[in-house]
Amino acid sequence: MLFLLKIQFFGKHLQHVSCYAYVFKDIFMKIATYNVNGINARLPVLLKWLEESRPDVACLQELKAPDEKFPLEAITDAGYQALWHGQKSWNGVAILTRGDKTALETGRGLAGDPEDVQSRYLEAEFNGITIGCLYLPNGNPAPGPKFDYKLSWMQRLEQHAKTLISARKPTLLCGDFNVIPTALDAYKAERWVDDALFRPETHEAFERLLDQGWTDALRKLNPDTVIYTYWDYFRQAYRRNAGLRIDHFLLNKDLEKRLTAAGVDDYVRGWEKTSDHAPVWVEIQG
DNA sequence: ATGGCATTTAAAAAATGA
Repeated sequence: MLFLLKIQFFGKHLQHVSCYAYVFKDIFMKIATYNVNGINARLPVLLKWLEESRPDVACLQELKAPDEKFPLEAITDAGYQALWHGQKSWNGVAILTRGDKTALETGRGLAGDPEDVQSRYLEAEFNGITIGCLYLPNGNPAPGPKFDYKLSWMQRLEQHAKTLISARKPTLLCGDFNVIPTALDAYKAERWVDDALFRPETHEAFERLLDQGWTDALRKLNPDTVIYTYWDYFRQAYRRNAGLRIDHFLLNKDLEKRLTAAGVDDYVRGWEKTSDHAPVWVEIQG
């Protein structure tokens, strides 16, 4: 961002001389995504992470709470505003934004299936960026009706993502995609070949989405690194670093150019009463 | 290859997750 800076000098005869200089001041926006696995069970962990990581935007998944049980007061006290789309017992997504500026909700749910009652998509515009927060269906066991639902949900996402691309605005999709993109993204990938997170149909759908013009932000900045965002609760998976990379940031070309950093707050996975996912974030310039 | 754990709902045990 460009600023005009006024500099004043005071000469020896007390007349002052002003000069002006244009300076570039970099403004960064930190956007995070975090599958909390129950927002009320996870509230202390969520608040501690917000305080330490201080994202400007936090997209949350798996609230596992109906709208009326969203802990708005605690979120507000932490300095965040919130949009949320809850559901009893399962699913549920939210977008938190820090400070006084209010995000504009631009979408709730995906078109294409009037029967679908699962709360898995919420979209908002904040600071000139369109942010889609999603919780893509797991799809196991595969094959089966749950896998069919996953694939049809991905098809509906693909349709919506296409309209987002054609809007030509700075846009990102983030959340728990329940997709392991490549063998590099799973501890012992050979165990996942028949799983809904890794099956060819899932990969094909994910590739079709990327081919629209989306960039996997973490992989773009770290082409060869093993990065995980999820470790299951069993067999000390986190301590053994036996994880998966399934939480993603997809950036359109406009935002890809402005991507300056990305990471996983994996230390949060080591906390008491924590989610099986860790928060993931990107930093966007300007 | 399997079972291991955690949450919600609701009142014991089932469903879900990845």
